[in-house]
Order: sequence, then structure tokens, then C-alpha cells
Amino acid sequence: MTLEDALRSSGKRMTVQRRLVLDAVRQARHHVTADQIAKRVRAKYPQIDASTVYRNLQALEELGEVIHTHLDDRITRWHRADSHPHGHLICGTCGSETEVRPAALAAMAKRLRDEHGFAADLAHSAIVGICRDCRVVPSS
Amino acid sequence: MTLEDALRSSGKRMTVQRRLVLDAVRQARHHVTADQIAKRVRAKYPQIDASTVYRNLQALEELGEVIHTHLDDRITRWHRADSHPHGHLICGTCGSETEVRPAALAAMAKRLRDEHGFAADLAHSAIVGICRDCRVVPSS
DNA sequence: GAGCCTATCGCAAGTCGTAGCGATAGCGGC
DNA sequence: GCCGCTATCGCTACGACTTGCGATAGGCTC
Repeated sequence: MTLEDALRSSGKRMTVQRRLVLDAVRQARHHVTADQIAKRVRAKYPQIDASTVYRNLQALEELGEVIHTHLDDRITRWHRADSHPHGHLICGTCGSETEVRPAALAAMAKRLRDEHGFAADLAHSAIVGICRDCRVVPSS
Repeated sequence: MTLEDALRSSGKRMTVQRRLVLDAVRQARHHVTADQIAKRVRAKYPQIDASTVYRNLQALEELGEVIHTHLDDRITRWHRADSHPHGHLICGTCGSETEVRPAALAAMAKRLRDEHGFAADLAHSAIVGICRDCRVVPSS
């Protein structure tokens, strides 16, 4: 398996905790928080510590199994690496969250690559701004 | 003064702590962290609490005096609202930080406005990716 | 399948930022 | 200048996450 190879070549080990954290992320429909993952894992393995969840999420990200993104709160979200990529538009006024197609992000990223040689990952952090509705009717 | 008017019309008050926090942000050359601001303020007003600094930064942002941005760590940076706007490109490999001209951001934002009616603030969060140097010579 | 090396674990403590609470002090009116 | 309303203060506790440490347990060798 690719995962086993990746583990081996990076000197990492497969522990029960690691396996359960990975399963939890894979089974989640969309983004999940570390806390949600911890709760899922505790159903099968109650003694797992939050720090173990965080460390395993980092390790699994290094292995290319999971990815994290930042919305506009202080809570990191995680999802499986093979889910379809997309960006997030978050309205600072009403808090609404809209997904953006990868194509739109790619076009934006092209400009940064051309001008700065910078390969941007525009799905990593949400883009904050003001949505259509809030522009028309400013918040009271 | 505009600031006094803004304070009045929003029911806010000008306290010595508020004044010192604002001065500290204004005197800073670039972005500063809340902790750096607290240290500066404590030179003149040693008893100020960190939570007071945070609350005043929020209040001053509502008044349009200061702005906060997010780089790729978990630490919020603050700067005066009238400094020239710019975006940040942060390399996830080497950690280098590059400033982007507002014009480049505006062009990118236009697409989101046209397609989604979304007025993006692309200076609010840093754009993460891989810089030119790290693309050519991958990190060892 | 026993032994060894060390990655990983659970726990405790620390950091950045937020939130609740009783005490203090701006600031508008008299 | 004094009074009263309440925004703001300092303090403490909490939430998300990180880090250091001794104990545990993968997984490679024999």
C-alpha cells in the first residue's frame, strides 16, 4: 500500500491511534475539527488524548493523507486529501460561507505564479470579504 | 476630530488604555502582535492586562483606526488602518514572506466580484503556497 | 517470539485569544 | 464641581492548540 510505503520511508509507525484518527477523517463528510475527530475516535478508544489527535493529524498531513484549512475562526478544519479541492468565501458581515470552484482559484493563482513565481494554494485559507447580499443591504 | 466623533457616535469612550494601545499601533513600523503592543504600553502603564489590549484592538478596529491580518501562524498581527494595503505570500516550505501590490490583489478580487458578487479582502489573510526558490530547489 | 531502538503515547504545563464578573472611571447632565 | 449611568478595566477561567517528559509499544533483527 502507498500509505505503508509512505510510513516506512519517513520512519513513521502505524499505531492504533493513528489508524483511528485517519479513519475518522476519512469517514467525515466534509471538514471536521480536531475536537470532532477526538470524539469519534473516543467511541472506540476512549483514552486517546487531544494532543495525540493533533500530532497524528500533523503526521497524516505530512504523509499526504489529510489536509487542513483555515476558515475565519480560530479553529482548524481537516479533511481527506483525496476529496475535491475548493476554496471558501466567508462574509465578514453575515458569516455566510460559499464554496468556490477550483477553476476560479486556478485562474487567480496563475497571476501570482506569473508575477511572483509563487504557486499559491488558495484553498488553504478562506477568503474573507463581503457577500452579495450584505453589499446590497449593509448590516443594520 | 474624526476619532472623537467616531467614539461618540458609537457610544464608546476614550480611556488611557485605549489611547496607549492606539499610539503603540500607530508608532509601530509594520505589523505588530498584541503581545508586542502590550509590552510597549506597559512601558508607560505597567498594570494593563492582556485582555484589555485585545479588547481595545477590537474596538479600534470597529472605529476604523487599526486593522488585523493573519499570517500562517496562529498569531494575529495589527497595523494602523491608514498604512498602504498589501497582501502577503507565505511559503509553506521555507517560511519566506513576500508583499504583494494592491493592484495584483484587485485584479484577483475582480474575478470573485464578477462571478460571485463577493467583495474579497485579499489582504486579510496571507496567501500560502510555495515560493519560486522552493519550487526550483525542493526543500531537503 | 525475545530483544532492542526509538517513534509515539498520555499527561501536565504553557501560549494566544475570548468571555464572564465585580470594581472602576469616562462623560453627559445638573 | 458633583452625580449617575454604564463602558471599560483587571482578574480569572476557559478553549484551541503546542510542547516537554517519562512510559509504552511499533517493528526490525536474530
